[in-house]
Amino acid sequence: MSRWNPNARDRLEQAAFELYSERGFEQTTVADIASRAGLTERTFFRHFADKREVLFGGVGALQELLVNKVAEVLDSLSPLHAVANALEAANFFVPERRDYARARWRIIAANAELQERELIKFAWLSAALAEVMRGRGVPDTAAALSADAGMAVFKVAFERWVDPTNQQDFPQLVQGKRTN
Amino acid sequence: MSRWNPNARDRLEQAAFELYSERGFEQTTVADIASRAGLTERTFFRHFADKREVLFGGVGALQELLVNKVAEVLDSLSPLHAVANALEAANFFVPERRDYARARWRIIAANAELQERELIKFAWLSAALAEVMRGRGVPDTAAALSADAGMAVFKVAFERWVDPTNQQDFPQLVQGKRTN
DNA sequence: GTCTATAGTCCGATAGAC
DNA sequence: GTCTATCGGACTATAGAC
Repeated sequence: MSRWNPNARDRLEQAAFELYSERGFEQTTVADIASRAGLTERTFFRHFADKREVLFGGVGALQELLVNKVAEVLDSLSPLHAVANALEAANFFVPERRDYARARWRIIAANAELQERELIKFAWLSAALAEVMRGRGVPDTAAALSADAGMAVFKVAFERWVDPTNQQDFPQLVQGKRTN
Repeated sequence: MSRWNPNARDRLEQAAFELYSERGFEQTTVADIASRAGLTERTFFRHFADKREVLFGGVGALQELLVNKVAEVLDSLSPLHAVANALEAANFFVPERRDYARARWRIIAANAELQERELIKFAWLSAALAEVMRGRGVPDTAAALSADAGMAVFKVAFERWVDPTNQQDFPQLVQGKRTN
């Protein structure tokens, strides 16, 4: 029996997600989040650098997946195809996560500050992809442009994937397949 | 003779730019800026939505230039070439602005919050380019991807253009020409 | 032009785990 | 004893409200 309930970080994450969904990001204070998680403001900031960061824990995992996958297939594919292949193979945007992804998407779409954070996370992800390609001999410009092009495709595919009317899975959307 | 010195906005902009250059963005308070411009904090926030925005006035002008140019050449060129052509023809990144652009670049490169703002400005610019292309019959996906690809090329070209060792002009860099 | 809420930082205290 | 996670309170700056 410990003094604190376990998983403070997870509780904060969930409380924040719920509150951002219920009343929006701006209408939620850090004190609200901490209070719902049974903690204090101070503890929130020990776990997350700021009020936005609590929504972006998953991007790091996605980045790791994509970087590894690109490294794996780069020898046999062109830079651009390696990135496309990584997006198709990453098994991150699976049906079970679609509801969560959509809810998160709505929170972010409703707030410019959150969009800014999303954009810089993807800029870092792009930089990480370019970096791994450069490390394997792809010239600077080709690496940067392939990574950015991959991110552009990703954005289009992701928006379609979370669309309520969508019936296709994420890899199909990356390939640009159409049902109609 | 008016009651206030004129050009409050310009003076704030210049004071902010100087202070951000001298001691960095974080180390500068809005009070510092207002004081150097001979104004009050309140006046700063009447002219700029936040402390970052004072650095991004020029992006709107660039956006207008590019959107008009794309609209102009879209009938005779593919979406991707129309964007590339607009970047080359825009006459925005001229030699006279290089020192200013470089100083501004350094300020932004030193601070993550400013990078976030820069990224969202370019995301909006990309959206505006996609929008004008869609309005002229380019399909959604092609419009979005061409605009994003154009922005990716822009970023590479711009970084090279502000590089102290660079000797090429901006249109050449967009075309990917090399001197060595 | 003043007044206030909130974000985010800093320092120190405390209570348990080991 | 050390280490780690939490809490409390004071503090500054941004930004918005009145």
